[in-house]
Amino acid sequence: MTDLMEAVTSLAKRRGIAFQSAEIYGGLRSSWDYGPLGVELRRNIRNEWWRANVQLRDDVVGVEAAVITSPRVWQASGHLETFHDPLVECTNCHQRWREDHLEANADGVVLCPNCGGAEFTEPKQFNLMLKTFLGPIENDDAVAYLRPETAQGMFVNFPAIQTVSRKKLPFGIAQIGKSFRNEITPGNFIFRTREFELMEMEFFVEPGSDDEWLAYWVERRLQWYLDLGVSKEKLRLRPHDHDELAHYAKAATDVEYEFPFGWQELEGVANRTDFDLDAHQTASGEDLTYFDQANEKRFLPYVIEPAVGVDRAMLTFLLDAYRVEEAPTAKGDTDKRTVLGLHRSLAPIKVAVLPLSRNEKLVPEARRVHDLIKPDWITQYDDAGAIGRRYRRQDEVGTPFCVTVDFDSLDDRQVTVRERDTMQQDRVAIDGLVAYLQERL
RNA sequence: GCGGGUGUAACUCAAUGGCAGAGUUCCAGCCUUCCAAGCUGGCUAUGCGGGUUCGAUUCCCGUCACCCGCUCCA
Repeated sequence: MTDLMEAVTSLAKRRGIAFQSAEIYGGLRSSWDYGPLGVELRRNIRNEWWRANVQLRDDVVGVEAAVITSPRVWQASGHLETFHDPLVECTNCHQRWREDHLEANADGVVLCPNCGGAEFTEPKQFNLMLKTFLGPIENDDAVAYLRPETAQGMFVNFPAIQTVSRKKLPFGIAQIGKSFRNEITPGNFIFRTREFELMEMEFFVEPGSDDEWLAYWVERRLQWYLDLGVSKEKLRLRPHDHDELAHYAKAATDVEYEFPFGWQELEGVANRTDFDLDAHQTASGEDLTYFDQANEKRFLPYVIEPAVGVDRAMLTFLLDAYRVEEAPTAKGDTDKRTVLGLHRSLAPIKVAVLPLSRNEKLVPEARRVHDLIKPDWITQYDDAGAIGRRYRRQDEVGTPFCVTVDFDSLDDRQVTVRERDTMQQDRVAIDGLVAYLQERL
């Protein structure tokens, strides 16, 4: 079970997908750096999300708001007030509890649910926001916060974006960007980190149509994972109970994935109502209403928000794609083949070009073929070691196609294209190679 | 933050109070090799800091990181 986690983290380190940050100094907790292949994978994830949610839609536009946001925004949004967990520790058994989850008994005394002790430490407020100071002087006036979600940048810009984009309700604003939460317990590789990248959309709708739109986006977002090849049986939807809703939400449904460490939230789709717009309108004194020209009415829209972390999505795609299978060898027996069965649009390297052997005639020809396809995809040239080994190397990082230049290629101007999952080979004219790959990628 | 476990090469693991070893990987060379494990050669490690000791990777303390639980919600 956790073997899969180990296999994937080990692969990620070995092949340059993700490294522990500052490893030469012993690492920094919950901090990961993404290597050459990780960068490509992440960009592909972002691109697919943007493509599905912005590019292919007429009703969603993008924004990139600042990470360092005015403290007044967080005051108004409720994050300064509510976005923390008051924790107390039982002085007897040292178990920690959320103060607001402890219940008093009939005598009005709060007892430790673990050992029955009545002594607790003073509650510690763990505000989940990362604080910093702007300017040269570190005093209260200089405090600013790193955003714990990208959403507020879309709320406070709502009227401006609505006007300049000339969109009418319902429409959405999408954003991809880093967010920061001082999580008490980060962990599980890149599943929960203090710095993470969110892909969020605020979809503004007329009040009354919000339940429908919530259902719509839940379905769309689930479909996105299915379209990108995530196993259907490892995905499920889980509507939130009322007592577990975030301070801003009226309803929410999670898209959950069955990680090796259990079913966990992959994406949250929330009905944030007009909570945020209303809060900002009150706090700022600005008019944030939407004017419905057709019906000549003015109101604060409700908001449906699908939000997912790039990192969490990345972990999901990696875990779901990882497989070890039996593969035939040249000798006729079988061996283990590690494959990252990533969807083609997610694969970090799309095509690898391999000369059959490192030969003085084959190498330049293979270089020419590589130059031919390089402008269209992220590719890799490799001539080190046996051809079978190089195929395996590419399988392990999910490269969908390998193009092999052999001795016949020099005469017949054709190359062999080998597909990752089936390991089947096609003989393709070099002249038609780009078209052949385009059709399949 | 608390309790338990772990820390040796890029990866997976050995070993030892007295020179730190293997497999895989990686690199270079050879080979008209289409699906790992051919031949030759090569690089790389005891997380960090302190203590005990003639000598510590090994024992002790601290620290940092990772894993499991409490916690959490992208």
